[in-house]
Amino acid sequence: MINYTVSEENYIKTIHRLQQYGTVTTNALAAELKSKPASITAMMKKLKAKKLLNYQPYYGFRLSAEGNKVALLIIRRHRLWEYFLAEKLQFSWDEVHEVAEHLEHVSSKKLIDKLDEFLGFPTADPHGDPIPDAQGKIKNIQKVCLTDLPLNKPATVCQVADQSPSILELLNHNQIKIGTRVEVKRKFDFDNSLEIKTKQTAPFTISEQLAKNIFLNYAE
Amino acid sequence: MINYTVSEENYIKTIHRLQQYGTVTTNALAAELKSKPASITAMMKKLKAKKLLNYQPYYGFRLSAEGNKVALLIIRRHRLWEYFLAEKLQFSWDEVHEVAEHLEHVSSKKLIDKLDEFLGFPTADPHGDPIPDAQGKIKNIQKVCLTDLPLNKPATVCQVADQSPSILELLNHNQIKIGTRVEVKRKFDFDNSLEIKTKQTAPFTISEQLAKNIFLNYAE
DNA sequence: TTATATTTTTAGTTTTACCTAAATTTTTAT
DNA sequence: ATAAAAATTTAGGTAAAACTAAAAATATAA
Repeated sequence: MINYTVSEENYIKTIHRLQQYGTVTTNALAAELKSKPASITAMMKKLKAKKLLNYQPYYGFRLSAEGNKVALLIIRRHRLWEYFLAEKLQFSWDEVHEVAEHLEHVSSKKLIDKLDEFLGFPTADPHGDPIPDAQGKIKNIQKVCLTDLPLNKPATVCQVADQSPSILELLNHNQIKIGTRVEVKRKFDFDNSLEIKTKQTAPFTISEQLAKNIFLNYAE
Repeated sequence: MINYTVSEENYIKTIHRLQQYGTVTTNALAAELKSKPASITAMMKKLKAKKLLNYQPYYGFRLSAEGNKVALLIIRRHRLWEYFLAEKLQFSWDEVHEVAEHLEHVSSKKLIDKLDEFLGFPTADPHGDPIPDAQGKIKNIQKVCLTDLPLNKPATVCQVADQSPSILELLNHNQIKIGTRVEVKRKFDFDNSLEIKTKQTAPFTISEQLAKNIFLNYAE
């Protein structure tokens, strides 16, 4: 893969994120990148010339197939570094992003693939977002109930069905909230209770009734 | 500390290296940075304005006290990343430099101090060069005989006193050469033989006679 | 010591990535 | 349908960091 400037990479990454909600407009990109519309137009011409972007003046833009490939490799670098910072250097989840913003632009393929191996090929970053593999492929993210989560496969809490004060009290007591990474360590047939573990806690047991109300994003 | 551009950091680092042999000249710096003399003069004006450099037009340059402090922190980042690449990601010693050249410009202090801790506060990089601490202090490097090296303190082979074919045969057999990192694991009083270990080998024993001929750079 | 060679600096360009202000195109609202 | 508003692009400018070519200062050698 060709190398791109830090600036180009930041544009590609941001377009990739915004285009999930439709075509991206000049103003939207300018706001997101804290830049000015005129600067956006200039860069769009450059990215179009490099075949990374489909774009007609006065209409929105979308990344080309090649542009998407580049975006996914940048996202891969970003999320692997986030995982490294949280898992190995004990950064808290809200500190990892800013540092990863800089590390992601170091573009040695060998570095990233070795880092991936060193980290044990993680499938999601500390925020629960999926990490693309070396080919830029992202595993399917599916929403599963905690009762259906395979053993020893970490997943991220994304929804709680029942919102009553009593369940929230219990979740709070167990330090479980939206975004928490959870792993099921054991299943007990007697009452279908589950032994689970989060990063902050030692393993503990929860009832089937509670587990039925917790849904998670799980990277297949 | 203020942040500097990648270009400024590369100049500072290179001046720091060259000034060990006296004042640095425009041509020497241009050759080292694969740049042109006119470009050097322009950057020297900038670094002087930022109080990092002492410099009179038409005479050589030296870093100011502040400039040296900055240089040592850049070197610290570079060497910690080299250590990380070799030790954790299994890069060979000749591959680490190029990647570290890029990683060294990510200037989060917290990142570097946490990395240092994660690596166990190493005192030398894979080439045996000393790693400055968080204050920019470098431990004294002293040349010691392998017989005098403290237990479990890695050091780098820098000299072999006897150069006869027979000793070289033995060193070759044990995969020891200039630049090899060696650690003494045990000392046996009976015959003063030493159990040592290198990165490539399991622990093995060598005679006092051989040890007496091996000298190492040891970071106190 | 004076002429020549070397080194260094100045002057003027280029490229990248940003900016402001003005012009143009598209959208929206009466 | 057309005027006003909003969005986008063009035109022209700035700063950083490189370059070439020419001028100036220093070093060296006859």
